[in-house]
Amino acid sequence: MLRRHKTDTAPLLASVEKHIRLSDDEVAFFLSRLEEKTVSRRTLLAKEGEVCKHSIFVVDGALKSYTVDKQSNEHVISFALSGWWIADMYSLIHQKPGVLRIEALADSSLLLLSKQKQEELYERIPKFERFFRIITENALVASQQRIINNLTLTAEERYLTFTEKYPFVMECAPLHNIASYLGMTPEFLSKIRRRIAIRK
Amino acid sequence: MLRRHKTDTAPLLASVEKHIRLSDDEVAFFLSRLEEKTVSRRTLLAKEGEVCKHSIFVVDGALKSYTVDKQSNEHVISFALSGWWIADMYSLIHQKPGVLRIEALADSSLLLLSKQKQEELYERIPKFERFFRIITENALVASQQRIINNLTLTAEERYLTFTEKYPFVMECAPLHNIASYLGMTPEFLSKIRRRIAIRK
DNA sequence: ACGTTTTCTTAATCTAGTTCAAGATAATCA
DNA sequence: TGATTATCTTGAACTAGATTAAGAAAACGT
Repeated sequence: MLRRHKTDTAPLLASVEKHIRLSDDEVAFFLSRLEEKTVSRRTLLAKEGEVCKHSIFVVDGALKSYTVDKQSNEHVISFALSGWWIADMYSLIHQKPGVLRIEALADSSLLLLSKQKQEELYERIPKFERFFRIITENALVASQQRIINNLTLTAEERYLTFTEKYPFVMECAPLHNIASYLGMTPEFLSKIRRRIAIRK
Repeated sequence: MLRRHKTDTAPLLASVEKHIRLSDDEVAFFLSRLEEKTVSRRTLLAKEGEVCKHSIFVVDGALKSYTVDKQSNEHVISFALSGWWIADMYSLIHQKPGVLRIEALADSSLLLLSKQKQEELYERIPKFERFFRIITENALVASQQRIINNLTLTAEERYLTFTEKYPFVMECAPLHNIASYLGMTPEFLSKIRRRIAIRK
Protein backbone atom coordinates (compact mmCIF):
# COMPACT_ATOMS: atom_id res chain seq x y z
CA MET A 1 0.00 0.00 0.00
CA LEU A 2 1.22 3.42 -0.95
CA ARG A 3 1.22 5.69 2.04
CA ARG A 4 1.10 9.35 1.22
CA HIS A 5 1.16 10.17 4.88
CA LYS A 6 3.54 9.06 7.57
CA THR A 7 0.97 10.21 10.08
CA ASP A 8 -1.81 7.71 10.68
CA THR A 9 -4.91 8.94 8.88
CA ALA A 10 -7.14 6.08 10.07
CA PRO A 11 -8.66 7.92 13.07
CA LEU A 12 -9.70 10.87 10.92
CA LEU A 13 -11.11 8.65 8.17
CA ALA A 14 -13.05 6.65 10.73
CA SER A 15 -14.58 9.86 12.04
CA VAL A 16 -15.47 11.05 8.53
CA GLU A 17 -16.96 7.73 7.48
CA LYS A 18 -19.16 7.67 10.55
CA HIS A 19 -21.13 10.46 8.88
CA ILE A 20 -20.64 10.27 5.12
CA ARG A 21 -19.79 7.52 2.63
CA LEU A 22 -16.80 8.15 0.38
CA SER A 23 -15.42 6.40 -2.70
CA ASP A 24 -11.73 5.47 -2.82
CA ASP A 25 -11.08 8.42 -5.11
CA GLU A 26 -12.79 10.77 -2.74
CA VAL A 27 -10.78 9.44 0.17
CA ALA A 28 -7.60 9.95 -1.83
CA PHE A 29 -8.62 13.50 -2.74
CA PHE A 30 -9.47 14.30 0.85
CA LEU A 31 -6.18 12.94 2.15
CA SER A 32 -4.26 14.86 -0.48
CA ARG A 33 -5.72 18.10 0.96
CA LEU A 34 -4.20 17.42 4.37
CA GLU A 35 -0.84 18.52 5.63
CA GLU A 36 0.79 16.40 8.29
CA LYS A 37 2.76 17.86 11.13
CA THR A 38 4.39 16.41 14.19
CA VAL A 39 5.20 18.85 16.93
CA SER A 40 6.84 18.66 20.31
CA ARG A 41 5.38 19.87 23.58
CA ARG A 42 5.01 23.65 23.81
CA THR A 43 5.02 24.24 20.08
CA LEU A 44 2.67 27.06 19.10
CA LEU A 45 0.28 26.20 16.25
CA ALA A 46 -1.50 29.56 16.25
CA LYS A 47 -0.92 32.90 17.88
CA GLU A 48 -3.17 35.82 18.83
CA GLY A 49 -2.97 38.66 16.34
CA GLU A 50 -2.37 36.31 13.44
CA VAL A 51 -4.93 34.91 11.03
CA CYS A 52 -5.67 31.25 11.80
CA LYS A 53 -4.98 29.31 8.63
CA HIS A 54 -5.86 25.71 9.54
CA SER A 55 -8.31 23.44 11.22
CA ILE A 56 -6.22 21.01 13.21
CA PHE A 57 -7.13 17.38 13.73
CA VAL A 58 -5.25 15.70 16.57
CA VAL A 59 -4.21 12.17 15.57
CA ASP A 60 -2.16 11.64 18.67
CA GLY A 61 -1.18 13.88 21.56
CA ALA A 62 -2.95 16.89 23.06
CA LEU A 63 -3.39 20.60 22.33
CA LYS A 64 -4.98 23.50 24.14
CA SER A 65 -6.24 26.89 23.02
CA TYR A 66 -6.11 29.91 25.31
CA THR A 67 -6.10 33.70 25.54
CA VAL A 68 -3.69 35.81 27.53
CA ASP A 69 -5.16 38.90 29.22
CA LYS A 70 -3.41 42.20 30.12
CA GLN A 71 -2.26 40.80 33.47
CA SER A 72 -0.80 37.94 31.39
CA ASN A 73 -3.13 35.37 32.91
CA GLU A 74 -3.87 32.45 30.66
CA HIS A 75 -7.51 31.53 30.09
CA VAL A 76 -7.90 28.07 28.61
CA ILE A 77 -10.70 28.00 26.06
CA SER A 78 -10.49 24.40 24.90
CA PHE A 79 -8.54 21.18 24.95
CA ALA A 80 -8.14 18.80 22.02
CA LEU A 81 -7.08 15.18 22.46
CA SER A 82 -6.72 12.38 19.93
CA GLY A 83 -9.68 12.40 17.57
CA TRP A 84 -10.70 16.02 18.22
CA TRP A 85 -10.53 19.12 16.03
CA ILE A 86 -9.27 22.45 17.26
CA ALA A 87 -9.00 25.95 15.74
CA ASP A 88 -9.61 29.60 16.46
CA MET A 89 -13.01 29.41 14.78
CA TYR A 90 -13.57 33.14 14.71
CA SER A 91 -10.26 33.81 13.00
CA LEU A 92 -10.52 30.80 10.70
CA ILE A 93 -14.01 31.60 9.44
CA HIS A 94 -13.61 35.32 8.99
CA GLN A 95 -9.90 35.21 8.13
CA LYS A 96 -9.24 38.02 10.54
CA PRO A 97 -6.59 38.22 13.27
CA GLY A 98 -7.53 35.87 16.09
CA VAL A 99 -7.39 36.07 19.86
CA LEU A 100 -6.27 32.53 20.64
CA ARG A 101 -3.00 30.75 21.02
CA ILE A 102 -2.99 27.05 20.22
CA GLU A 103 -0.22 25.10 21.90
CA ALA A 104 0.84 21.47 22.18
CA LEU A 105 0.43 20.05 25.70
CA ALA A 106 2.42 16.99 24.65
CA ASP A 107 4.33 15.77 21.62
CA SER A 108 1.60 15.42 19.03
CA SER A 109 0.96 14.26 15.51
CA LEU A 110 -1.52 16.39 13.65
CA LEU A 111 -3.33 16.69 10.35
CA LEU A 112 -3.91 20.24 9.14
CA LEU A 113 -6.62 21.32 6.75
CA SER A 114 -6.12 24.85 5.47
CA LYS A 115 -9.10 27.16 5.05
CA GLN A 116 -8.44 27.25 1.31
CA LYS A 117 -8.21 23.48 0.90
CA GLN A 118 -11.33 23.09 3.00
CA GLU A 119 -13.18 25.33 0.56
CA GLU A 120 -11.81 23.31 -2.36
CA LEU A 121 -13.04 20.20 -0.59
CA TYR A 122 -16.56 21.60 -0.32
CA GLU A 123 -16.47 22.45 -4.05
CA ARG A 124 -15.25 19.07 -5.17
CA ILE A 125 -17.03 16.81 -2.66
CA PRO A 126 -20.13 18.59 -1.33
CA LYS A 127 -20.76 15.71 1.07
CA PHE A 128 -18.10 17.31 3.26
CA GLU A 129 -20.52 20.14 3.95
CA ARG A 130 -22.53 17.51 5.76
CA PHE A 131 -19.57 16.14 7.66
CA PHE A 132 -18.49 19.54 8.93
CA ARG A 133 -22.06 20.55 9.64
CA ILE A 134 -22.40 17.59 11.99
CA ILE A 135 -18.99 18.14 13.58
CA THR A 136 -19.83 21.80 14.13
CA GLU A 137 -23.24 20.96 15.58
CA ASN A 138 -21.60 18.67 18.10
CA ALA A 139 -19.08 21.35 19.01
CA LEU A 140 -21.93 23.83 19.48
CA VAL A 141 -23.81 21.46 21.78
CA ALA A 142 -20.66 20.97 23.88
CA SER A 143 -20.04 24.71 23.99
CA GLN A 144 -23.60 25.43 25.12
CA GLN A 145 -23.43 22.71 27.73
CA ARG A 146 -20.31 24.35 29.11
CA ILE A 147 -22.14 27.69 29.33
CA ILE A 148 -25.00 26.00 31.16
CA ASN A 149 -22.54 24.41 33.60
CA ASN A 150 -20.81 27.74 34.19
CA LEU A 151 -24.13 29.44 34.90
CA THR A 152 -25.66 26.76 37.12
CA LEU A 153 -22.90 24.86 38.94
CA THR A 154 -20.51 25.74 41.75
CA ALA A 155 -16.76 25.48 41.22
CA GLU A 156 -16.71 22.09 42.94
CA GLU A 157 -19.57 20.74 40.85
CA ARG A 158 -17.88 21.95 37.68
CA TYR A 159 -14.70 20.16 38.68
CA LEU A 160 -16.49 16.89 39.45
CA THR A 161 -18.45 17.05 36.20
CA PHE A 162 -15.24 17.66 34.29
CA THR A 163 -13.34 14.75 35.83
CA GLU A 164 -16.21 12.43 34.93
CA LYS A 165 -16.68 13.73 31.40
CA TYR A 166 -13.04 14.21 30.42
CA PRO A 167 -10.88 11.82 32.46
CA PHE A 168 -8.30 11.70 29.68
CA VAL A 169 -7.80 15.45 29.77
CA MET A 170 -7.17 15.13 33.52
CA GLU A 171 -4.36 12.80 32.67
CA CYS A 172 -2.47 15.02 30.28
CA ALA A 173 -3.19 18.63 31.19
CA PRO A 174 -1.66 20.34 34.23
CA LEU A 175 -4.15 21.21 36.96
CA HIS A 176 -3.79 24.95 36.57
CA ASN A 177 -4.91 24.62 32.94
CA ILE A 178 -7.96 22.70 34.08
CA ALA A 179 -8.69 25.29 36.76
CA SER A 180 -8.49 27.98 34.10
CA TYR A 181 -10.79 26.06 31.75
CA LEU A 182 -13.29 25.69 34.59
CA GLY A 183 -13.11 29.39 35.44
CA MET A 184 -11.34 29.29 38.80
CA THR A 185 -7.83 29.83 40.19
CA PRO A 186 -5.43 26.91 40.61
CA GLU A 187 -5.28 27.64 44.35
CA PHE A 188 -9.01 27.27 44.69
CA LEU A 189 -9.04 24.06 42.65
CA SER A 190 -6.41 22.76 45.01
CA LYS A 191 -8.67 23.54 47.97
CA ILE A 192 -11.57 21.79 46.30
CA ARG A 193 -9.45 18.70 45.73
CA ARG A 194 -8.46 18.58 49.38
CA ARG A 195 -12.06 19.08 50.47
CA ILE A 196 -13.07 16.12 48.30
CA ALA A 197 -10.18 13.96 49.50
CA ILE A 198 -11.01 14.59 53.17
CA ARG A 199 -14.71 13.82 52.67
CA LYS A 200 -13.97 10.32 51.42
CA MET B 1 -48.78 36.00 -6.05
CA LEU B 2 -49.90 32.93 -4.19
CA ARG B 3 -48.94 33.11 -0.56
CA ARG B 4 -48.70 29.80 1.18
CA HIS B 5 -47.74 31.56 4.36
CA LYS B 6 -49.43 34.36 6.20
CA THR B 7 -46.18 34.85 8.06
CA ASP B 8 -43.60 36.88 6.15
CA THR B 9 -40.98 34.47 4.83
CA ALA B 10 -38.80 37.18 3.26
CA PRO B 11 -36.36 37.58 6.20
CA LEU B 12 -35.64 33.86 6.29
CA LEU B 13 -35.22 33.63 2.51
CA ALA B 14 -32.90 36.61 2.56
CA SER B 15 -30.76 34.86 5.16
CA VAL B 16 -30.71 31.63 3.17
CA GLU B 17 -29.87 33.32 -0.10
CA LYS B 18 -26.97 35.12 1.48
CA HIS B 19 -25.23 31.73 1.56
CA ILE B 20 -26.71 29.51 -1.16
CA ARG B 21 -28.44 30.09 -4.49
CA LEU B 22 -31.84 28.44 -4.93
CA SER B 23 -34.15 27.92 -7.92
CA ASP B 24 -37.81 28.91 -7.61
CA ASP B 25 -38.74 25.26 -7.19
CA GLU B 26 -36.24 24.83 -4.42
CA VAL B 27 -37.55 27.92 -2.65
CA ALA B 28 -41.06 26.54 -2.92
CA PHE B 29 -39.98 23.16 -1.57
CA PHE B 30 -38.15 24.79 1.31
CA LEU B 31 -41.11 26.97 2.24
CA SER B 32 -43.44 24.00 2.09
CA ARG B 33 -41.35 22.35 4.82
CA LEU B 34 -41.99 25.21 7.23
CA GLU B 35 -44.77 25.52 9.71
CA GLU B 36 -45.86 28.99 10.71
CA LYS B 37 -46.85 29.92 14.19
CA THR B 38 -47.79 33.14 15.91
CA VAL B 39 -47.59 33.12 19.66
CA SER B 40 -48.32 35.57 22.41
CA ARG B 41 -45.93 36.63 25.19
CA ARG B 42 -45.15 33.86 27.68
CA THR B 43 -46.08 31.02 25.37
CA LEU B 44 -43.80 28.01 25.85
CA LEU B 45 -42.32 26.62 22.61
CA ALA B 46 -40.27 23.88 24.29
CA LYS B 47 -40.08 22.44 27.77
CA GLU B 48 -37.40 20.63 29.75
CA GLY B 49 -37.93 16.87 29.82
CA GLU B 50 -39.50 16.85 26.38
CA VAL B 51 -37.81 16.11 23.07
CA CYS B 52 -37.26 19.31 21.09
CA LYS B 53 -38.95 18.83 17.72
CA HIS B 54 -38.22 22.06 15.85
CA SER B 55 -35.66 24.63 14.95
CA ILE B 56 -37.38 27.96 15.38
CA PHE B 57 -36.74 30.98 13.18
CA VAL B 58 -37.97 34.27 14.62
CA VAL B 59 -39.57 36.39 11.92
CA ASP B 60 -40.78 38.99 14.34
CA GLY B 61 -40.76 39.24 18.13
CA ALA B 62 -38.39 37.75 20.68
CA LEU B 63 -37.77 34.42 22.41
CA LYS B 64 -35.48 33.23 25.18
CA SER B 65 -34.23 29.81 26.23
CA TYR B 66 -33.45 29.01 29.84
CA THR B 67 -33.04 26.26 32.44
CA VAL B 68 -34.60 26.17 35.86
CA ASP B 69 -32.44 24.77 38.68
CA LYS B 70 -33.55 23.00 41.91
CA GLN B 71 -33.93 26.32 43.72
CA SER B 72 -36.17 27.30 40.79
CA ASN B 73 -33.79 29.99 39.62
CA GLU B 74 -33.96 30.72 35.91
CA HIS B 75 -30.70 30.70 33.94
CA VAL B 76 -31.05 32.34 30.56
CA ILE B 77 -29.04 30.49 27.93
CA SER B 78 -29.91 32.50 24.85
CA PHE B 79 -32.08 35.16 23.33
CA ALA B 80 -33.47 35.13 19.80
CA LEU B 81 -34.74 38.27 18.08
CA SER B 82 -36.02 38.79 14.54
CA GLY B 83 -33.80 36.96 12.07
CA TRP B 84 -32.29 34.55 14.60
CA TRP B 85 -32.70 30.81 15.05
CA ILE B 86 -33.26 29.17 18.42
CA ALA B 87 -33.55 25.57 19.64
CA ASP B 88 -32.43 23.20 22.36
CA MET B 89 -29.63 21.94 20.12
CA TYR B 90 -28.73 18.99 22.31
CA SER B 91 -32.28 17.72 22.38
CA LEU B 92 -32.95 18.49 18.74
CA ILE B 93 -29.85 16.75 17.41
CA HIS B 94 -29.97 13.67 19.59
CA GLN B 95 -33.77 13.56 19.86
CA LYS B 96 -33.51 13.03 23.59
CA PRO B 97 -35.31 14.88 26.39
CA GLY B 98 -33.91 18.40 26.65
CA VAL B 99 -33.03 20.69 29.53
CA LEU B 100 -34.25 23.99 28.11
CA ARG B 101 -37.48 25.90 28.11
CA ILE B 102 -38.07 28.20 25.16
CA GLU B 103 -40.48 31.02 25.84
CA ALA B 104 -41.79 34.06 23.99
CA LEU B 105 -40.61 37.36 25.50
CA ALA B 106 -43.10 39.20 23.31
CA ASP B 107 -45.85 38.37 20.85
CA SER B 108 -43.94 36.71 18.02
CA SER B 109 -44.35 35.28 14.58
CA LEU B 110 -42.25 32.21 13.95
CA LEU B 111 -41.33 29.69 11.31
CA LEU B 112 -40.75 26.16 12.55
CA LEU B 113 -38.64 23.54 10.82
CA SER B 114 -39.12 20.09 12.28
CA LYS B 115 -36.16 17.76 12.70
CA GLN B 116 -37.74 15.36 10.23
CA LYS B 117 -38.44 17.96 7.57
CA GLN B 118 -34.95 19.32 8.01
CA GLU B 119 -33.58 15.85 7.20
CA GLU B 120 -35.85 15.66 4.16
CA LEU B 121 -34.52 19.04 3.12
CA TYR B 122 -30.93 17.80 3.28
CA GLU B 123 -31.91 14.76 1.17
CA ARG B 124 -33.68 16.73 -1.49
CA ILE B 125 -31.55 19.89 -1.60
CA PRO B 126 -28.06 19.09 -0.31
CA LYS B 127 -27.12 22.76 -0.60
CA PHE B 128 -28.93 23.22 2.69
CA GLU B 129 -26.15 21.28 4.37
CA ARG B 130 -24.00 24.26 3.47
CA PHE B 131 -26.49 26.79 4.73
CA PHE B 132 -26.87 25.13 8.10
CA ARG B 133 -23.14 24.47 8.34
CA ILE B 134 -22.50 28.20 8.04
CA ILE B 135 -25.31 29.13 10.42
CA THR B 136 -23.98 26.63 12.95
CA GLU B 137 -20.40 27.86 12.57
CA ASN B 138 -21.55 31.38 13.34
CA ALA B 139 -23.47 30.18 16.37
CA LEU B 140 -20.37 28.33 17.57
CA VAL B 141 -18.20 31.42 17.21
CA ALA B 142 -20.72 33.44 19.22
CA SER B 143 -20.93 30.74 21.87
CA GLN B 144 -17.15 30.57 22.21
CA GLN B 145 -16.90 34.34 22.39
CA ARG B 146 -19.37 34.27 25.25
CA ILE B 147 -17.23 31.70 27.07
CA ILE B 148 -14.16 33.90 26.56
CA ASN B 149 -16.04 36.90 27.94
CA ASN B 150 -17.23 34.93 30.95
CA LEU B 151 -13.69 33.77 31.69
CA THR B 152 -11.91 37.08 31.16
CA LEU B 153 -14.25 39.97 31.97
CA THR B 154 -15.71 41.35 35.20
CA ALA B 155 -19.49 41.57 35.63
CA GLU B 156 -19.43 45.26 34.70
CA GLU B 157 -17.37 44.67 31.58
CA ARG B 158 -19.70 41.86 30.52
CA TYR B 159 -22.67 44.17 30.92
CA LEU B 160 -21.09 46.97 28.91
CA THR B 161 -20.04 44.56 26.16
CA PHE B 162 -23.55 43.18 26.02
CA THR B 163 -25.27 46.57 25.76
CA GLU B 164 -23.00 47.48 22.87
CA LYS B 165 -23.35 44.19 21.05
CA TYR B 166 -27.05 43.53 21.61
CA PRO B 167 -28.82 46.88 22.12
CA PHE B 168 -32.04 45.42 20.72
CA VAL B 169 -32.12 42.69 23.35
CA MET B 170 -31.77 45.39 26.01
CA GLU B 171 -34.94 46.91 24.64
CA CYS B 172 -37.13 43.84 24.84
CA ALA B 173 -35.85 41.61 27.63
CA PRO B 174 -36.35 42.40 31.32
CA LEU B 175 -33.15 43.26 33.20
CA HIS B 176 -33.23 40.18 35.41
CA ASN B 177 -33.12 38.02 32.27
CA ILE B 178 -30.09 39.93 31.06
CA ALA B 179 -28.42 39.61 34.47
CA SER B 180 -29.04 35.88 34.32
CA TYR B 181 -27.65 35.60 30.78
CA LEU B 182 -24.54 37.48 31.92
CA GLY B 183 -24.10 35.23 34.96
CA MET B 184 -24.93 37.62 37.80
CA THR B 185 -27.86 38.43 40.09
CA PRO B 186 -30.37 41.14 39.15
CA GLU B 187 -29.46 43.02 42.35
CA PHE B 188 -25.83 43.19 41.33
CA LEU B 189 -26.68 44.30 37.81
CA SER B 190 -28.73 47.06 39.34
CA LYS B 191 -25.74 48.17 41.38
CA ILE B 192 -23.54 48.15 38.29
CA ARG B 193 -26.02 50.31 36.45
CA ARG B 194 -26.02 52.84 39.26
CA ARG B 195 -22.24 52.86 39.39
CA ILE B 196 -22.15 53.59 35.66
CA ALA B 197 -24.86 56.29 35.91
CA ILE B 198 -23.04 58.09 38.73
CA ARG B 199 -19.72 58.03 36.87
CA LYS B 200 -21.16 59.96 33.95
C1' DA C 1 23.87 14.84 37.82
C1' DC C 2 22.46 19.35 38.92
C1' DG C 3 20.45 23.71 38.69
C1' DT C 4 16.14 25.60 36.85
C1' DT C 5 11.59 25.68 35.88
C1' DT C 6 6.99 23.80 36.41
C1' DT C 7 3.52 21.86 39.12
C1' DC C 8 0.86 21.58 43.13
C1' DT C 9 -0.34 22.76 47.76
C1' DT C 10 -1.28 25.48 52.05
C1' DA C 11 -2.68 29.43 54.73
C1' DA C 12 -3.89 34.32 55.67
C1' DT C 13 -6.21 38.14 53.91
C1' DC C 14 -9.31 40.35 50.91
C1' DT C 15 -13.19 41.38 47.55
C1' DA C 16 -16.49 40.79 43.78
C1' DG C 17 -20.59 39.24 43.72
C1' DT C 18 -24.61 36.84 46.49
C1' DT C 19 -28.36 36.65 49.70
C1' DC C 20 -31.98 38.46 52.22
C1' DA C 21 -35.33 41.87 53.09
C1' DA C 22 -37.93 45.64 51.80
C1' DG C 23 -39.95 49.30 49.14
C1' DA C 24 -41.22 51.97 44.76
C1' DT C 25 -43.03 51.96 40.21
C1' DA C 26 -44.94 50.24 36.31
C1' DA C 27 -47.55 46.69 33.65
C1' DT C 28 -51.28 43.60 33.36
C1' DC C 29 -55.70 41.88 33.57
C1' DA C 30 -60.47 40.86 35.24
C1' DT D 1 -60.55 51.08 37.78
C1' DG D 2 -58.59 48.71 41.24
C1' DA D 3 -56.12 44.61 42.72
C1' DT D 4 -52.34 41.86 41.45
C1' DT D 5 -48.20 40.67 39.65
C1' DA D 6 -43.80 41.77 37.44
C1' DT D 7 -39.89 44.88 37.31
C1' DC D 8 -36.28 47.44 39.25
C1' DT D 9 -33.75 49.40 43.02
C1' DT D 10 -31.41 49.98 47.59
C1' DG D 11 -28.82 48.60 51.63
C1' DA D 12 -26.84 45.47 55.17
C1' DA D 13 -24.82 41.10 56.09
C1' DC D 14 -22.51 37.35 54.13
C1' DT D 15 -19.59 33.96 51.31
C1' DA D 16 -17.50 31.68 47.32
C1' DG D 17 -13.72 32.33 45.32
C1' DA D 18 -9.45 35.57 44.35
C1' DT D 19 -5.02 37.26 45.72
C1' DT D 20 -0.62 37.17 47.74
C1' DA D 21 3.15 34.79 49.49
C1' DA D 22 5.73 30.88 50.30
C1' DG D 23 7.37 26.18 50.26
C1' DA D 24 7.75 21.17 48.70
C1' DA D 25 8.16 17.94 45.16
C1' DA D 26 8.46 16.61 40.66
C1' DA D 27 9.93 17.20 35.77
C1' DC D 28 13.15 19.05 32.57
C1' DG D 29 16.97 20.72 29.93
C1' DT D 30 21.81 20.47 29.23
